[in-house]
Amino acid sequence: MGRPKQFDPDAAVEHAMNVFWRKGYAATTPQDLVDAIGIGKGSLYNTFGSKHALFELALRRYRDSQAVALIEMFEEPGPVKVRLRRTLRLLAEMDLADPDRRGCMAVNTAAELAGTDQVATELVQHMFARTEDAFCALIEEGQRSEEIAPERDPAAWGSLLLNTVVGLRLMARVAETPDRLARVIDATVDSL
Amino acid sequence: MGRPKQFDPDAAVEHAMNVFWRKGYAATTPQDLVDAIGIGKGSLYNTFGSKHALFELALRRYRDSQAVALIEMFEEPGPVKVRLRRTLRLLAEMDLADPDRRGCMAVNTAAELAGTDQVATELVQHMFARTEDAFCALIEEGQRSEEIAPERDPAAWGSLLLNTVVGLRLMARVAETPDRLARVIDATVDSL
DNA sequence: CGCATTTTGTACTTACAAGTCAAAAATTGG
DNA sequence: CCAATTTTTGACTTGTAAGTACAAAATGCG
Repeated sequence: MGRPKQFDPDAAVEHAMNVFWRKGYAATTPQDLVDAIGIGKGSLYNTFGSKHALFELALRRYRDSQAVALIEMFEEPGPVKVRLRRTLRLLAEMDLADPDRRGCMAVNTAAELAGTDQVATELVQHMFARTEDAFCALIEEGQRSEEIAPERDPAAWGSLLLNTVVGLRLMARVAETPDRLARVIDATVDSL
Repeated sequence: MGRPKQFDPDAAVEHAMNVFWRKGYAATTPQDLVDAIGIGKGSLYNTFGSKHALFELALRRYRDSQAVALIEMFEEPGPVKVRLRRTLRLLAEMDLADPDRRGCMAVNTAAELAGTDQVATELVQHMFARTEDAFCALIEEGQRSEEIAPERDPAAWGSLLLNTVVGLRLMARVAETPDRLARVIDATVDSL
């Protein structure tokens, strides 16, 4: 009962995510948020409680959407190295195509809030761990299909590939041309 | 003539750099700065003009100190791959030893201000380009001494190593244990 | 010394960040 | 339709960010 909400909280989180993603946490004001969502300040605080609580929801939303995106990219058919190269290229392409060049929200959050925001730090750590595990599983799959040499340590290469992606997504924020990222991707996959 | 300054502007920039490095640009207040430097607000604005102008000086100071540090690490004797591994390990060790886990100020600045702050963006781009060039030169040196296979593209590996360092320094902000970084370094150098 | 010049400390200003609150509005169950 | 409940609107509050203003203090110079 009671008056129903005039807006979709789910869509509101989505909008908030995009603002936080573009401006970062500290530089985002409640005014930015209500403008982007299209509601009044009362509704915002009535629904979400605080800027920080909304940020946490936005970061979780980002995690969920990215987790799906990465897994989908890996699931297409083909040899492991082909899929890996295609995934990394697509990621770089998407980052560079973003007119705001926001890069990766998890990476940005790590750079801004690691150490000062417990919740955000743990969310980022989990996202990184998931990505690392996905890479590790991909390496193992490549070894089962005898496409990747068995002496490659899957755990080490999972860490390496996570590290590479984190680097790429930060570089995408300042890279002037796409070729530097492409060279990194090719050199990395070629040495696997 | 006129009254002489009661403080060392150079030391003030150093203190400001440390505050900006730890908290980021947006989260740093003028009060934080005057507290860290130990001067009054009047002196701060009389000397530096604005928070942003002081940030620019701090970022330049960071660039200068880091440029020296990296070159010094490379200049020690020994085979190229040994020096490379030692340098990367030392970098990771230093990042993890920092009680505040501030990582790299250039990386943090890229994540926070790329796209919105022209001056900061260009400074970061230059820092990255310098690092990339240093790695590229190191690869070429290794090829001249026949330690590194001539088919390795020095430019591509320069980009790759820059990307790896950027990734490592961001990972250092959220890494729970040092072994993940160590594995990345070893796997990278081993595949060279 | 007296004067021009520069720095310093502190009070002040303006604007806005983050959040609160009360009253009006919209809903459903009885 | 009434009562209870919840949302919305928008004004209001509190604190602080960023910077300004100005008088007092400290210097070198003639």
